[in-house]
Amino acid sequence: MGARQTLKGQQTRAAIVDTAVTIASIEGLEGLTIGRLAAELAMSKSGLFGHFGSKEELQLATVEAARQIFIHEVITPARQAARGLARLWALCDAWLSYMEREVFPGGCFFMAASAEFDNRPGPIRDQVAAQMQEWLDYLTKNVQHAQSLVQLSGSPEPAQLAFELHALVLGANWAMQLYNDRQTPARARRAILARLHGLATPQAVPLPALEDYG
Amino acid sequence: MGARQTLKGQQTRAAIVDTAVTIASIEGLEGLTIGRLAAELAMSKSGLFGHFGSKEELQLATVEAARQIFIHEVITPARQAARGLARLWALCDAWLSYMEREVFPGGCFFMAASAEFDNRPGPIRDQVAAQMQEWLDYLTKNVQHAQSLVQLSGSPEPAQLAFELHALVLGANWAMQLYNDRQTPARARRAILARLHGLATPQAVPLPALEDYG
DNA sequence: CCTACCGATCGGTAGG
DNA sequence: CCTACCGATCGGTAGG
Repeated sequence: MGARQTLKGQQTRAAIVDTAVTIASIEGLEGLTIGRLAAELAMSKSGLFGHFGSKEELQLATVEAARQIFIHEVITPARQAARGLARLWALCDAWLSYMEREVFPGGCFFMAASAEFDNRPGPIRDQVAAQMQEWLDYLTKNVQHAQSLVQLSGSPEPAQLAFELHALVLGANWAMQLYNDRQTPARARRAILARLHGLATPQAVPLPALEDYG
Repeated sequence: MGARQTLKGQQTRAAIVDTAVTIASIEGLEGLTIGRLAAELAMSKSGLFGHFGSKEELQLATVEAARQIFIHEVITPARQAARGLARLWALCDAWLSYMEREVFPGGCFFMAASAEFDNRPGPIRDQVAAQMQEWLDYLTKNVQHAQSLVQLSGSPEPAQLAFELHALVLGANWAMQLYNDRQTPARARRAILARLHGLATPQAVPLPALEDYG
């Protein structure tokens, strides 16, 4: 009976965190209130609260759940592409696709969370910053790989190019959220392809043509 | 006596809005509470409240004050440069400089406000969106001008290039706020100059060299 | 511009 | 997992 209760507890907790991710992507991690979350799940506040012990723990669990979704929706599909330039493009494309598909209804969870917590020191900010740094490092690694395969010119430092690609996707997320402009992802793809085509060597694996995106 | 009271009222209101801008850039426009603002100014809540009539009016006044600061700190200095490519660069440079000088302690006021309100329909979101659109349009106009002066290739649409420059500065603001990395503005300047150098024609007015920020 | 208050909601607790 | 409650704080109001 103990194991069964534990299993049920885990299921309840998973259901809570699942709903929390959706609410937080729209209302923010602070706008995610225990009362609202309990109402959405038709439970009492204190019943829900008991699964976490503090609001901060709930927020941290929510960030971790969002991370798993990001890995599943962006990184895993992009890994199908060969390392180097092809995967670098696949990562940017998958990231934009995840925004287009509205995996989170409020846009990229991590961009919203980082804007919300960049001025609030503490574990949540640290967690969000670490996860975004991981993503930037992964982009950087793929730039390095593309350069070592002589698919890309070595001229911009890997971290510099990773920053630029990251910024262009942030810009797309910003415009999509603020203006609901569905053409924004195509604009970001053109910008990224223009930059990559400008740096690609003759040995480079084929990238989509700029004209494919309008 | 009536005129004098009005003048004093205006001064008080201006002092309130001035403090509100600073708080809002750190805590957000919702985190800006009337109680906290009143405490900061050593006034009563209701005395402060009377100047606006609602929290939303206070927030709108705060956005408008931030706009005036942005115009004064970014657009006015950049207007010293000649129209076209020189001014386009001056706008990006002044925007990054305003971030470096921490004109707002919480980073670019409008980036924070747009991330906070992009999922909250209403007058504040509309106001923030309109002001950012004005800025994008101004960047676009300067791209057009540079193209008509044959300083820049006509190949990317003006709005496309404006989007890219905007995204790179957003990316710099994001990294500066989340990581406190003071080298980020130089990274953004290199990215912007690389893009502009790639599109500049032989007739182009001199731009700073990439190596100046290396 | 103030004091004194309002109903609602927040995160969190006691006790079962 | 619940009911019933806590002190603090929110935006806003009454009355002066």
